[in-house]
Amino acid sequence: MTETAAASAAPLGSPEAHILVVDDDPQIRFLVSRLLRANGYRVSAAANGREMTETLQGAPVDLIVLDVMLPGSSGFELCRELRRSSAVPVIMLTARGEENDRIAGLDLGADDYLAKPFSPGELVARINALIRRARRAVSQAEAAPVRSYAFAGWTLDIVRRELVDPQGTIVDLSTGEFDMLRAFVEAPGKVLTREALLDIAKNRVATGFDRVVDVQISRLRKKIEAEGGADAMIKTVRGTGYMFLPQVERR
Amino acid sequence: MTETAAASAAPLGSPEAHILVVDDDPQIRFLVSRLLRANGYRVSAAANGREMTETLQGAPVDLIVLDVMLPGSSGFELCRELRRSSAVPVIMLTARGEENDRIAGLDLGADDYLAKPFSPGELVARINALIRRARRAVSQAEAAPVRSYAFAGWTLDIVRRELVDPQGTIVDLSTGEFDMLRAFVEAPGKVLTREALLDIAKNRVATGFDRVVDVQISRLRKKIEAEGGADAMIKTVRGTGYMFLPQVERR
DNA sequence: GGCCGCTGAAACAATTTGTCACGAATGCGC
DNA sequence: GCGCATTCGTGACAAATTGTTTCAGCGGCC
Repeated sequence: MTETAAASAAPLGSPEAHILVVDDDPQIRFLVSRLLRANGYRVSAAANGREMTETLQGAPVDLIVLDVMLPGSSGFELCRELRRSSAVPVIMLTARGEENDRIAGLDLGADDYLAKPFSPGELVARINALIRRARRAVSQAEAAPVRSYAFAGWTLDIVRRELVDPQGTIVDLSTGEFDMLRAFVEAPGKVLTREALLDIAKNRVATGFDRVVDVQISRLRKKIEAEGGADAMIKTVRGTGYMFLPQVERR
Repeated sequence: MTETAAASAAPLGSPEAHILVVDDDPQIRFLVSRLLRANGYRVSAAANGREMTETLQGAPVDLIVLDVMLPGSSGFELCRELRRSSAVPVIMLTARGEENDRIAGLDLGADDYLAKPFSPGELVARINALIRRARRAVSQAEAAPVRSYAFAGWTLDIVRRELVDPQGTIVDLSTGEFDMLRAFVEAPGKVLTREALLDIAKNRVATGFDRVVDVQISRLRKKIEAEGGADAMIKTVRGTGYMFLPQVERR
């Protein structure tokens, strides 16, 4: 997977992931594909299980959008089969009517689901979140469990969930502040979108105009920049999000 | 490891774990050992690295309490060596004075640390928590990732962090309520002490007279028992804690 | 029956989180 | 450089959540 910048096209920072849309309804297939392409994804489409399998054999796929209602083997079936051989993230589109579907989706190994009709924004948001998670999982699998992070004289102690300043004093952080800082030290020098921060820190998908992140950042800054004086640890990247500047040592 | 009930002797529900105390100071060794025995643990003691290694070869050990200040190779050294060959949970006792120790302990793979002088209660609480975590880790390693739990018609959806009642309606749970319920469904039919619940749900060690758990349980009950009518899902075990009664299906 | 410790839950307090609004900063087009 | 349009930062407020205290009720025990 290439690490190209893909600036404008991929507003949410998931460059060139390949998504497979599986739906028998040509119209939905078309709409969803277009939506995802507009958001910087590479998209393939399949109308049924057979086509899906073919595509999977042809090219690596980063995520599958799967409709539960398919002729022949249902989406449920496909999902279960898939899971036997692969760990690709799957997001299911469930029919509105029966609430049962919502639950059933998860049973078979889907990673998330969305009830029709869904807002385009939400589909994109959830896809972004899943892809981020998948990438995070990969990078974590390699690494040994990290117990603390050190940066600019500070230490973030993951075990105790405590932040210690350069003088050795414990600085109280709320749960939210801790989680956000943790997201930062785990990805220093990378620009994190508000969406990503919300997803990583709160395990939550952004709901439109969420300014929560800004406020939380503001509070966090107040705590870590007041103390040390060495400010500008968290840099604002206009139009995108935030970035953690200090060099971080994992331990 | 046998699963005996071990009622009275192990008030905190960690039957017969074997703990190794490593400290060169005979008095501390004695005091700590006595403390732990009084709390239902089987205890061995060692005065230095050599004795530690010998004990480890002789019998399986569930947790090590390690003083940083040891003659010869320091506690830090020992801890690092240990980690090469073993995953035993280690809790370090760090000297009061230099705050730096607190941090340093984690660097070398300790799972928790405690600054001297410490309260007996806190040492016991942290040991209990670590042992619980270790056991949990083992049982989880075997199982496939669970995405939802079903019980008495209800579903707890781990992915979305949602609770769905038998009618398919989503019941709003606060973070704390969700975490607590999750702790329950992950250990149905087992008595969970308040301490354990706090540890599992909040990742936090009990601080003396914590009635938070009771209150949280009370609120949780209100939500899940009001709706369904089928009450008594959470049984109070007088003098110990709480137990989740329904049969739970993992998916 | 009376006593004592434990639990349930209401009431209250503290903390945390989220929303809004407005001024400041930034980038852009001209 | 200037003005305009966005995007941010943050104080102030509101809502939600969490934690503490208190007290009544219950159960077991003598």
